[in-house]
Amino acid sequence: MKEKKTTIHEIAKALNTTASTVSRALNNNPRISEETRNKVLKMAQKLGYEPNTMAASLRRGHSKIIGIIVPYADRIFFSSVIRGIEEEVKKSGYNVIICQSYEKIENEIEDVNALMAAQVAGIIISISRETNKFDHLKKVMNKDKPLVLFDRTAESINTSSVAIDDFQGAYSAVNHLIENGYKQIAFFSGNKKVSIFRERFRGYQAAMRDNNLAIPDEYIIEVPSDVDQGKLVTEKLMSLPNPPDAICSSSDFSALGAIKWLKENNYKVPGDVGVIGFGNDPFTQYLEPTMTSVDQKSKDMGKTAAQVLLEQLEGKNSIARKVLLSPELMIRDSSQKLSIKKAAV
Amino acid sequence: MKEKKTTIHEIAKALNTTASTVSRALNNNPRISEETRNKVLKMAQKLGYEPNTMAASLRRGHSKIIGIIVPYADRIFFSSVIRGIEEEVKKSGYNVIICQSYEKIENEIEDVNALMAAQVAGIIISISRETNKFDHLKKVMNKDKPLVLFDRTAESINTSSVAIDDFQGAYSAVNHLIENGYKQIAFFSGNKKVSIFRERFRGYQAAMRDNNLAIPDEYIIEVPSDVDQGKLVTEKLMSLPNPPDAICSSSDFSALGAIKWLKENNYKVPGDVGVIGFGNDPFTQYLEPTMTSVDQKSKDMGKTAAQVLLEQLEGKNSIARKVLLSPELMIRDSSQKLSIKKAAV
DNA sequence: TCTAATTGCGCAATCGTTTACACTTATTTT
DNA sequence: AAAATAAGTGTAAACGATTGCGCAATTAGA
Repeated sequence: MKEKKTTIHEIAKALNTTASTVSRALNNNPRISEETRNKVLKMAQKLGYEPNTMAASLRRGHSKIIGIIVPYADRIFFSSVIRGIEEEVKKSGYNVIICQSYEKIENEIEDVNALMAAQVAGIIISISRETNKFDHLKKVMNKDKPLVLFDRTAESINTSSVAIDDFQGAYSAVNHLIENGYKQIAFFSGNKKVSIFRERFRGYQAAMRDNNLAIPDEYIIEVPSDVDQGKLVTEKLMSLPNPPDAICSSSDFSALGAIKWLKENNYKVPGDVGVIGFGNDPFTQYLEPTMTSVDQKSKDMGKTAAQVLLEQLEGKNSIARKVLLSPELMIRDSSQKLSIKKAAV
Repeated sequence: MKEKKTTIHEIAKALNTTASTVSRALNNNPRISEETRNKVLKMAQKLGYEPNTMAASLRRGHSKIIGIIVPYADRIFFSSVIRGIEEEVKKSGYNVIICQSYEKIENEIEDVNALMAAQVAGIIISISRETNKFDHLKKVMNKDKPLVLFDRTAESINTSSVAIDDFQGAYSAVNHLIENGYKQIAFFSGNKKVSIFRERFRGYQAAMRDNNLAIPDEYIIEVPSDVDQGKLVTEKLMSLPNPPDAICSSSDFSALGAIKWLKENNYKVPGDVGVIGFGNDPFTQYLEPTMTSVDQKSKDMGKTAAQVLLEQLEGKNSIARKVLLSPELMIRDSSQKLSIKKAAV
């Protein structure tokens, strides 16, 4: 049953010419006459020719495959970026190969090696939370393979990156809360060792400062992106002598925890307490109240990362580009106006 | 800056032997002495050798890459299956390459060709909604490449497949509603041309029949997996002279639409109307009420599909296996008991 | 002690393409 | 009309690893 594959040699033989001519015809080499090209194309069609990309890659020194490394492929943010990348690179005839680091640097290093061994044309990566050494990434650059970081970037390595302006995201979120009358705004931060969380925190600070609002130390909480953890810290926050009237979170999940705890304890959201999340996970729009959240432009991010990589691949540009995308505040219900009664106090 | 790559030839030269010995040592060929093997391993390490998988693949005739084709890579079900596959095949040294069909058969065909050209070792695919011809898949089989379908399978092609028992999923969902006192159960179906939706419908029918419950024709509605569409058809259903007291949906999204419409129109869910979704999307647990839904075991499905493929790859088994996984009914609030008042009527 | 089997390794072909180089013709240039 | 340029193909050497075949040296068999 197994069909034998046709190679360029058989096409050549059938046409009484040589493999090189066929190869050139197939690759649109300008030094081939239209006539020959057409004959080759027709014969290739007829013989059901399908190129062996392995052979081509071996010869060229790299494949038409882009490697992607993400912490988890099934998190909506990452899968959405992946989709964006795939859509973009496909236009140029590339495919994507996915690796997951599970937030472990060892896996990340292994993945990089595997991708290099597979002769990928370039790598797009969102580094793991743990990643604090960058030798594996430098190795990629030393081999002259384009490397693009996204979302979680690193200053200590001089390569292209695409991220959203996390500072601005948090800034506009906090600003929006303030416009709606909230003044005592607490902040749920992620792990501040990670740059995106530092940036969001800075955005929060700046917005508060620009509006002449105080930031009590107790209002800043580092909390994992998790519903139950969000509940827990909300309870602590609200039992403060001077509880906040709003929460700006670095994560949709901890924000959800906050909303849940608040509702269970008879706070009105919004009204008594305003809440904003970060990430714009799809579930935010199904909640009650629907949750205001900062959209991270995941698909755009993937698309842009792909474009930057392709640019580099095609040699148009070899200097590192740092692209910052603008996040979009998705205003929904959870952040609407502070209730009059409270506002009057 | 560009490092030169070390090949087995350089290792051979350094050890004053030949590439074939090095190759064999590296591949654990039994005909190499322990001593030689160790020397080779050490030297490979020292020279920073990294195998060129392209070359190996070219020679072997296939790569250590598994192709995956899904409609959309960023839908939680598919991304979760992908994650399962990746985790499993990685253990055997394989990588995965992702293609998206966007539910179009033309894309699917193109993807198959691209994967074949990339000499993937095998293909795992969930076919598009449109796919009604299978020549592209037969081509894969004719080239002796293992092929595994998942979730959306096809009877007309004799290859391995992994899916959940959709019949059982719907059956147990309906049964659970009946146990909770609901009797007038409507069914939201997907497109009945797709086998999984036919199966779910059959499960619903069987459960109703086994409990001697009537199925009015108006209770069966074909509705896309979409919140607004779910709202729309719910409105129609509830304005029937004899409206249902429960809805079993083939999709979480249309079920969500139902819940939304019902709440907006002052029906209690559960109580007045019970609702069950299908898919167990993460958002179901964040709703109010939390939504009962049938879990599709997506990660298991990926894992199993990978195992079936690997089995075939390693030649242990060349006959087609059809695996049916058991879905799990995730019982939450939306399907709890019919209220007494209504039940008394 | 002599043959037979086993072990360990080298030789060289091979996988299917790409591409630098050389070689014809045909076309311009001067 | 001779010389220079261009256009279109062919030759053959890569790319880096795998593997059937064969040869030598060692061990076992008898």
